[in-house]
Amino acid sequence: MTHSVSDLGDLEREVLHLVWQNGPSTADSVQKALSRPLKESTVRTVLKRLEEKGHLTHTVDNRTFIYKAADTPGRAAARAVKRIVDRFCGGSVEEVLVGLIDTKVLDRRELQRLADKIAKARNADADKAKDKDTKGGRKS
Amino acid sequence: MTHSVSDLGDLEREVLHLVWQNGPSTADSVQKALSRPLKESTVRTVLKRLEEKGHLTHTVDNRTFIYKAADTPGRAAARAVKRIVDRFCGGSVEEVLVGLIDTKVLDRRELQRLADKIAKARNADADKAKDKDTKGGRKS
DNA sequence: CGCCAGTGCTACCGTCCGTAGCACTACACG
DNA sequence: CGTGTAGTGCTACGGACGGTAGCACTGGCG
Repeated sequence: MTHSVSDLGDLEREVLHLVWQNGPSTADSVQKALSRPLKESTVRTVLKRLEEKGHLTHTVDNRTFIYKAADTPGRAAARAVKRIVDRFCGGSVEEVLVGLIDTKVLDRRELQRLADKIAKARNADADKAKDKDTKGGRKS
Repeated sequence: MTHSVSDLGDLEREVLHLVWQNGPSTADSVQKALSRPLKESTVRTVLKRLEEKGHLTHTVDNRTFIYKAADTPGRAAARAVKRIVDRFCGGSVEEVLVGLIDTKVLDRRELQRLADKIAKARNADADKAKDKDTKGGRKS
């Protein structure tokens, strides 16, 4: 089963962040980037667990594992958010939205910005659809 | 530390849901409402743990514990969502929003509805402020 | 005074995470 | 061809947490 980022341990989260920030990483590079010194075997264990949980994938380059994020932070977070919404609000995004306002996480200013963002996103989305339609495929 | 609903176990979540749905509950009433038969001591342990985690509070009525939810589902979920946003998107709600669109959790129709909702919420919020200003206090 | 409801406290076991050691192997080098 | 080295696979252990529950204690009621 593919876990959600929201139930990762602290170290797992840090490692995942590093891969997100630094791009494709080896156990070695991750180890060096960590905030505290840990044995390489520890790092490799964590990387493997992250892969088991579906957050990383690896390819082998000349006998060395290269780990890449399976998803962008935004998408990963979105899945986690969806799980929460499903589990605690019966899938009602609105309820959470109200909660966000209620708990002062989002004030009216933020809301305005979000609304704008949403409008923009809708347009972008529409554009993208049209784009694809028009150009067929991109990349060279 | 006050935990987030997103790291509750399955049973804990079910119990919390029951309290949300049925209002103030006793260990006994929760036990009867559970999907599977569990000893009352089990139920009480879970209720106590939920209180320790800040999701429930209790009052004593004639020697009997009455548990109440410390928060609405929406607010609880909102806190959980906030934690995710903080931890995985550096607090950028937009990034999650994009993720939600990206992962098809929200399509354009939903977005439109949300945008409307937001507009309404903003108005309501403004109204409320004005209301309070005007009427001072409510309830009789 | 003894029974019953309801509580407090403790415990056991499985799983997850942080942490790591050790054995194994393919290739590079002499 | 033998050996060192980088990198992997496999196993483990201890602490925290969640599911599950037993048992001892206490305040009323009959």
